[in-house]
Amino acid sequence: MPRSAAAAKAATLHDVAREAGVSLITASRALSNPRLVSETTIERVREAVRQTGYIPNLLAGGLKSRRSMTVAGLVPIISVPQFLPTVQALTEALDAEGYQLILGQSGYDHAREERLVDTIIGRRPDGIVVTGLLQSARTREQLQRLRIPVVETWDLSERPVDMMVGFSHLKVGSAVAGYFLGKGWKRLGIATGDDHRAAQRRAGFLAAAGSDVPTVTVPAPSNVALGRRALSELLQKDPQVRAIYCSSDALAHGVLVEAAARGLRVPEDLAVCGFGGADFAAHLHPTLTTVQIDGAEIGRLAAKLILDRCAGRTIEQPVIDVGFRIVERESTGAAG
Amino acid sequence: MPRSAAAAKAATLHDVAREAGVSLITASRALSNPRLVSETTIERVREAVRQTGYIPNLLAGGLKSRRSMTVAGLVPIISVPQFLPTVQALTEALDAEGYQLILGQSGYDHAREERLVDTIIGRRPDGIVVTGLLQSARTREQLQRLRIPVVETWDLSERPVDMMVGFSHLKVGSAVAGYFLGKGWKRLGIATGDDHRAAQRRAGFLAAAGSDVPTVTVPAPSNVALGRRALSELLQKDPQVRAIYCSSDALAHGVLVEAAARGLRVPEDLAVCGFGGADFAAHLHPTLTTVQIDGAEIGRLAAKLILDRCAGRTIEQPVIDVGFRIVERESTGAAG
DNA sequence: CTGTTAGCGCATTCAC
DNA sequence: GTGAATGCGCTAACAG
Repeated sequence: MPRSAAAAKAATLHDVAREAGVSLITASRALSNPRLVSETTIERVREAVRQTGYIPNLLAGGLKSRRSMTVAGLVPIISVPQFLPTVQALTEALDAEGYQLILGQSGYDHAREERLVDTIIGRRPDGIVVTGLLQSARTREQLQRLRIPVVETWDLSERPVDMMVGFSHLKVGSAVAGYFLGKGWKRLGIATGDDHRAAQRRAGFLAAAGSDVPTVTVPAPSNVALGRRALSELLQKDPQVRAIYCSSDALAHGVLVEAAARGLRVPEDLAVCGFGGADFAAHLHPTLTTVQIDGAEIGRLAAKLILDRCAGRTIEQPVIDVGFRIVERESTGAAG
Repeated sequence: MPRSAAAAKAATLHDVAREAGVSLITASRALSNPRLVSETTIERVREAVRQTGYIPNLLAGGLKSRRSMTVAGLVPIISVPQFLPTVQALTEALDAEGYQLILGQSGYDHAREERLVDTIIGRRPDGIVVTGLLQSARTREQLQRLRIPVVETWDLSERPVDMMVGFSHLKVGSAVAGYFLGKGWKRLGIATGDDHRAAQRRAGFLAAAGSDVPTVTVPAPSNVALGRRALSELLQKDPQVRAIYCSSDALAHGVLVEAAARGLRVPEDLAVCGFGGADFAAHLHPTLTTVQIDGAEIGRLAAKLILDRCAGRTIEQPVIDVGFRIVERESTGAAG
């Protein structure tokens, strides 16, 4: 029966206990609750662990204790660098407490999200961190019913499933529009991705700027090439466009490249603002004004919320606004 | 006893079986092996699943069947975009077969890698994909003893733990050096990260170029700012340096920025080559020559190897060289 | 086609 | 301090 090449028989706690000449439960306690066991016994068990090469089966332990020591992380698309600092900080904060991240790619479609969350729940994670809001109503109810701690991130909403760490995309949009208007620029334009949050930022922008702002929408994930094309199309819609807000720094990079190719001077002829606070923004030519988000802080706070819940601590503030900051650089007229 | 706010009692297969009026095992088979069960029974069970909101506990199933339906992915640092296409392709290929990726950050240090692999093994993954080679000898032995399928990626070596999908960093280095020399450039320089693979590329470069090549080493993860500093330091070591190989596209970007700031013309005064094939490389000014790696293909192949092993299929080719390609652009003199 | 029995490896009761 | 029994939720093996 070729049951695949799966794991060879690994040492179990049973083997350790026999090797150490103690009972199963004593071996268990020696490893996970040593305060209850005498020094000498602990040492005997530790030696037996070394002898046998024992590695605890966390799946089995979790079955009984109902704690899998895993947290699921859901991102729309893995290959978008925007969320990396969040995922990184999350991983590190969880790791420090012995938790492991299970990564899932939810895509931008509700059906896929539902299926993914189903298999994720099947692994009984002790918490779930989502970048963005959970879309599916069925999923939202399910998670609430099962009382799995959930943190939605990179957004704020009136109706969190559970907890939330993010910022208002509406406010980002209106802040950038206000910033442009404050500079005296009238003819504004938008180059934006087609996801929910980018749409929110656009809505905020429109609300503050008046609704006659030409917009070019590109499919997610955005990149430099799409940014170039977006500027071309914007210039067709309004050849006099003066200041452009882009929904990502990669798009903004593309707009700068295309502007240079067309001999447009930035910021004299055209002002550009990105979003995300990518590290390269400070080194483009001209340097790129952008909306800075502390993605790592979002990850750290999300981890803390989940871990607090797991430890039964009370959560003072289940919805946290981390805010944002417009970093002014040459592309909108800051001195070089 | 406030056992945290952990999962509320979820429906079990037991509940489903009772609701459907069949035995436990019949319910189990109806869901996971429906060919063995009659149509009507299947429908009754499906209805019961809907009624109860049952979601299978994969942990429990895995305990008995010895298949966790998870694969662990280890990256040195999550926030480096270089491996994203690999992680993405891996996730998608695994997801298509019902497997989930568990993500771990191994860092650049052996002790950390050992600890991480220990807790990873504790979750009994059906396979492990590592970016880079496994460093710790203890870990290597452990994985071989347990017969866990392992794919090392983004490298090739004489002594794989198990399977391997990558390319030769030595050959990359010598290929770039050969390319520079073929252009007639004599005074070469290197700006490189301090990880193992970058060191291999440098070794290959030196072997092909002669060992008198000035080198600046920067700490990983590299970025644009480090690239700027690297060029400054290289120019101190050799003011006449003519062609620079960088161990990442971000570093190369920084070198281009610093060159522009110093009034050095690229490629007339200085040629630059990056590594990785980042999407922005085609849009820098000048466009950046780089060594292109098909990271997504690496992920797909790694997934296929693991899945083949899990299914008990024989592996024709356990070590795969995906090669690389120098993409020539303006920064080394290609026509704009 | 369906059911009974027996664990997977561990932690949580209870006893001593 | 230590130990024996029991079961977490599910599936493999063997019966019917």
